[in-house]
Amino acid sequence: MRRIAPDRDGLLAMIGEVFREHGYEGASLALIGAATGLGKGSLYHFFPGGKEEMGRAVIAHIDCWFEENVFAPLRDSTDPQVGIERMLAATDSYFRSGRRVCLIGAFALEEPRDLFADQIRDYFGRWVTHLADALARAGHQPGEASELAEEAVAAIQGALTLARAADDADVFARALRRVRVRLGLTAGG
Amino acid sequence: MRRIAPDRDGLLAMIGEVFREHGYEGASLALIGAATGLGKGSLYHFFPGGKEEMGRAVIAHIDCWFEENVFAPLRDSTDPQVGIERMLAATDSYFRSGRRVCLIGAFALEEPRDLFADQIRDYFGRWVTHLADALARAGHQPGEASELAEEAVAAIQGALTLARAADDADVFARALRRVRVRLGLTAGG
DNA sequence: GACTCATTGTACCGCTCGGTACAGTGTCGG
DNA sequence: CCGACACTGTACCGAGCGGTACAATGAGTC
Repeated sequence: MRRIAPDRDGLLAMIGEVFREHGYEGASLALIGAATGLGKGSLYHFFPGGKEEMGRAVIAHIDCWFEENVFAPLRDSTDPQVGIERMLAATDSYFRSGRRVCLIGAFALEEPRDLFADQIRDYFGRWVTHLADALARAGHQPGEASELAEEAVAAIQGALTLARAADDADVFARALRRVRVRLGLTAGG
Repeated sequence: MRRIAPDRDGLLAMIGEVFREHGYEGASLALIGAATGLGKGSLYHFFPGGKEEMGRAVIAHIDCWFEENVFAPLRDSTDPQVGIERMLAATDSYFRSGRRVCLIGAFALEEPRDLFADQIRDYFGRWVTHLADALARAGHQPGEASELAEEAVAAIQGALTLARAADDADVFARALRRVRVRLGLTAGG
């Protein structure tokens, strides 16, 4: 039988979903094994450090995705407005328009926050910084750009919480629309 | 020996802190017992339904505090602006200016979300509704008031996540200041 | 065919979990 | 003085936890 989890990328994605759905504490090795089709033997072969290493790897995997699809456009687009728009589109698709939760945000609130504190701080810090840079290049004063960036990222995180609480993805869609306006992407409507 | 946990209110506050610090899954009965000074016998005497009943009671306890200190001012102040200002002050003090996390927000993201879905939806729903009403009374169009209310509550929740992630309470202070401006409380500066 | 070595399944470890049972214990009203 | 009863400590339960040990397995290589 060919293995079900073909590569490390797919494996990390599956484990990530388990963490997302059950939280760090709630994601037992039995659940992870069931989701990946791998036994403990295999799991500990790939992640000798056990659950903590899995958590660290999953965060790094997500971080990497954001680096490529969210931060890079912000940094590299010649037109900062285009970069910001691409960031918002990637964000919307990643969170499945609010039907998916931010794993790193959840980790920031719950138990494993001390375990992964550095990675979590880094992730959000880079998001805010890169957005602030893009806003500055778009013409905002540096201080104003920082505030606006922080406001936008917080709005996204808060909307994910509210959307999950209300079980209503529209909450997230409305929030993204407001962020878009606030960051100056749709001048008049 | 007089008991350490004098009344149900104080007891729920202690248990709430354990949930806040360790999450629902992570808050073991051993931790709860240590925090309250109560053995399992006593805990199951007060909460025959076990951990789930504790969770439910803690949420209700927090909900009650918000009802009195956050929602009531929004609803009952003759001047809606005063009500909104009082809500923000209560919010700031409750979350200890960002050093404390929103337990119900954390529950919304993690495992017990299905268990407590109704209570969680209710809590955030009432917060948004009452704020929207106050904003409408302050002169906003109904639709605009709803959007603004949702934006404000999401901004607060997101700021709590970011503040915890960055381990920097200033993130929350800045967010509250922006919300204050956005809701029209400080006209010019 | 024999060696290598990444990969896997299985049995097992000690521990902690949430929860139960129950025999006290202290403090009441009568 | 006595029963009633709210409260508490302790011992215990089966289950599941994260983690370890190890013996297969099987494909690739010489």
